[in-house]
Amino acid sequence: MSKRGRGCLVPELPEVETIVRELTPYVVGQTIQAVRVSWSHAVAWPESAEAFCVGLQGRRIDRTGRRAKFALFYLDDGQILVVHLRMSGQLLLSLAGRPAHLRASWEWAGGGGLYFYDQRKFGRLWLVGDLEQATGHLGPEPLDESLTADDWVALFQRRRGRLKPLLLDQRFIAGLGNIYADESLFLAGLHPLRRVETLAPDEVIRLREAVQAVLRQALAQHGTSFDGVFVRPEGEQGRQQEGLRVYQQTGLPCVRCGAPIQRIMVGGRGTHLCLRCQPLSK
DNA sequence: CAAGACTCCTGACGGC
DNA sequence: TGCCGTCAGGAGTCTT
Repeated sequence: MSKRGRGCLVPELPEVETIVRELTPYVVGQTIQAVRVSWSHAVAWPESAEAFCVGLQGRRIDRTGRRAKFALFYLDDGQILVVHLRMSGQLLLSLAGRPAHLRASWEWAGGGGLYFYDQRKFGRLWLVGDLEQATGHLGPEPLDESLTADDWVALFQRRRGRLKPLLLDQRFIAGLGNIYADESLFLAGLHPLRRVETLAPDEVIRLREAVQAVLRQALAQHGTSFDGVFVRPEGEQGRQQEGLRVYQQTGLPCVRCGAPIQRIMVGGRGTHLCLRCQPLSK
């Protein structure tokens, strides 16, 4: 059992999708009366936090959306509020009496508001007229139906190097993080260090199906270890790891073959795998 | 183009 | 008991 990193699972595509879905009925139609930023570095655009606040003042949220791990709030003047939670960001519908780690807040004209908490301060906020300014570098969505198996094969054929870092490269495919990359590779039976240029088409197709199955399962359970967007008490709630087959399962028996799950470093990131089910040998 | 280092942050944890 | 060094992790940037 790994001793570090427990209980701090990072939001990835399924978690962001869940957050946006849960927030939507509470934020759409709301008019932003007051904006506060207490950690100005969280504002990635515009260049000043003041301009960010002024640009949001009096705006109404018309609809929401998601692009990869970015939460989107479309405003009545055509601008878009973009939020990336990174490591530890949270979007909550209540202050919950927690001044610590509150980095920004949007308060509604009719009372209540949306609150951005972020212990690690890696989360970022944008207010843009063109979504591309915040998300233009991103690759395709892994669940995009129009991205066919043939498209995946073609995408992979253009690349080489280690498999896992490629899955984490948001310019290549956007939305996967450390958890679902490990889970997807396990389900596909592929080693994280496998050279991309040695992948056969059927292996890429297997990987596509694994990525989509893992993301869809996480979406169905509303994200892994996700506590929701409502008032959360101080302490962490029981952060479940149900559904995880290898991530943070170091030393536990593989659910498929019983061999102990290993933890290695790949591209500087903790990586979990079953050496028997994910052999590196060609 | 690949890949590693470095940066930004904080708090948990090991060692003593 | 408490100080202190190490470390994790998403993603951008810089270097080799």
